[in-house]
Amino acid sequence: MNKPTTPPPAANFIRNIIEADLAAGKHATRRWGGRPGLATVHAAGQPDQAKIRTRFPPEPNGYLHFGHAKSICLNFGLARQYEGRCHLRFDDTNPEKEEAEYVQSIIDAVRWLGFDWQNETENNLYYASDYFDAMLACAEYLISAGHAYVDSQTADEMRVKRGTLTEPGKNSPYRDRPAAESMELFRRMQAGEFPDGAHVLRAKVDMASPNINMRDPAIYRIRHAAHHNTGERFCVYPMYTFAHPIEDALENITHSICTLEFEDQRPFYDWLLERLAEGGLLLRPLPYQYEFSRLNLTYVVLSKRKLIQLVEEGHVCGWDDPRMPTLVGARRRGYAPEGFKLMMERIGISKSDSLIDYSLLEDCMREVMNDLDERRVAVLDPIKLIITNYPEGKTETCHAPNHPLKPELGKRELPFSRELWIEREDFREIPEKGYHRLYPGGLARLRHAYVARCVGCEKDENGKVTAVLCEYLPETRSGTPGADSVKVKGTLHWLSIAHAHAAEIRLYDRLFKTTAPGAESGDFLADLNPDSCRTLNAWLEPSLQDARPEERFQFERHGYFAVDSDSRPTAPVFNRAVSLRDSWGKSG
RNA sequence: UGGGGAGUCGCCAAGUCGGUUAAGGCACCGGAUUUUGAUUCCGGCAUUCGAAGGUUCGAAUCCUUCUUCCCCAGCCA
Repeated sequence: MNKPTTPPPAANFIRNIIEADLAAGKHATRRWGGRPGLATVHAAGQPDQAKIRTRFPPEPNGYLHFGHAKSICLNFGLARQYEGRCHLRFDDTNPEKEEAEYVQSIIDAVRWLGFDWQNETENNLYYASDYFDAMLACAEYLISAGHAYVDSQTADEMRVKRGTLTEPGKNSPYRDRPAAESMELFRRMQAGEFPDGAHVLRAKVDMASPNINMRDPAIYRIRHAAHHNTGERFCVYPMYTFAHPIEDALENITHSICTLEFEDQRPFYDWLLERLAEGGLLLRPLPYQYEFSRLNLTYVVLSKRKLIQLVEEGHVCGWDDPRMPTLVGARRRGYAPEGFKLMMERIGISKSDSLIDYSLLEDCMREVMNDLDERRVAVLDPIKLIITNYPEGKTETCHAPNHPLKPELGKRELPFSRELWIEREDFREIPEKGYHRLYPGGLARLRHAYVARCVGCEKDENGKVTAVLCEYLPETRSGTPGADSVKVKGTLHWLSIAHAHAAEIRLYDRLFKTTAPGAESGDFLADLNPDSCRTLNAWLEPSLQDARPEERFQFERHGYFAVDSDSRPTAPVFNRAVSLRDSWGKSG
């Protein structure tokens, strides 16, 4: 009845690597100093209780989106599966792009997805900026060992000398400057004696390398800017290529998992860590980087630039617009975190570029919500149904299970009376083939109540149907012996007009009308779907009166709906997260 | 044209130190159950692994050539 037990995680190349590493005891000798640190910290610590350590390292410069969810589920999921830990680390090495406001939203998003970075002994929430002192020590070691030098060329000069994809680069005239001179300059850079761009610290690797990332990459730049965490304390900041491997090493990360575009960075990652280990700054075994392909979804854009544009140009109402592929948007829309986890497990992890049908996400949402959500009744496109043989003024109480698959969740009361709201779609004056709802002469069940026979309808002067007329069959009341005495094919939901309350319902469609927005025209905005949001005035059952924001229900025969943050007790607002599957062609 | 990756069913994806009929999921198509045209259930669904050669008793798995797609020339991450 309930969800089958979750199948064992599917094999993927990262799990294979981890299992092989575990079997070989590759990381078994690691010591953990109780906090991130250089060799001395961990050497003084205990054997690491965590079998593996992974990390999710967002830069706090924007809101997390569905693509991040893949990485979060992967990294935290792996740690959970293999008795390890996953660190949440803010990769905040660029003071000009990062803001504290994003930090909290990222924390909220990861928690919302159901992951945690702390236990009794550890709280693995870190900031790369807390490692700046250690990074400076690493940089100075590199200078003293002849592995780095201060370059005084301009950015333009450096670019020219870097060569091209097919031509090797040329050495900087400063490349052989004595270590002592580089050290002095680097110290003065730190002391704030130079303006932005005057000098840069570079790793000394190989200007002729076919891998451009190895052509003496810049590892420290001067940036006189306030940092959200360290304030004015520093005016030199490490580059990603230098900082990231060190962050991993300081945190004792065993498997550093990132997306494919960083593959070319791996040689430098290894080069750097190897040198720092040689210098005694880091303990072995060192972390290793592995890359997987990022998430691509049809009908969606996931690039930060485009998401920003959607918000700033007002194409959506904000980062948490329910149509946005951001985690705050998903949350507001009513998507379930469990649905994301199911989706990520379902699509797997590999190195091949993929494009996932958006409907896969929707299916995952339906699957978890079907199990999770209580049922309620809402009439979205109402038309009046009059039960002509039912006494005026009479009301009786019907009982509807909160979850048909989970009787333990109990029932709620639905008042029944002579005048009801039903869906306009549930009546046809002239039924098409296969239609088994109400039409003159036809029978259908009013769910949880009675079977009704349609006897006609009322129309206004334009011929528009204003009310459907029925007679109910008293002996067919649900739960009584006669309930099944009359067999019908159609079952309708309904609401007593006198007892229903009004609500605003927002129905969402895809934000873009093409599977790959912008692919044809070059302008993704040209592919925006003008009808991606539709607002309805609907009727809800009484028990929905005190639903709170973020509460979610299945509106029977419609889909899954969540209370929007705009909702007020006097003016409720519901978002449709996703519709029910419909093999018959229901509209809307 | 340099380097790094990837091409297995409509969409994902196992499988790769060669070995009986190429996992699984989603979608799809049948059929059963159903007071949500939902859910659930049962059945079907790649003689074929980007292409062509080659090695072998035997290849998606090894070799050769070709081909398509993705990433890289920030003092961004």
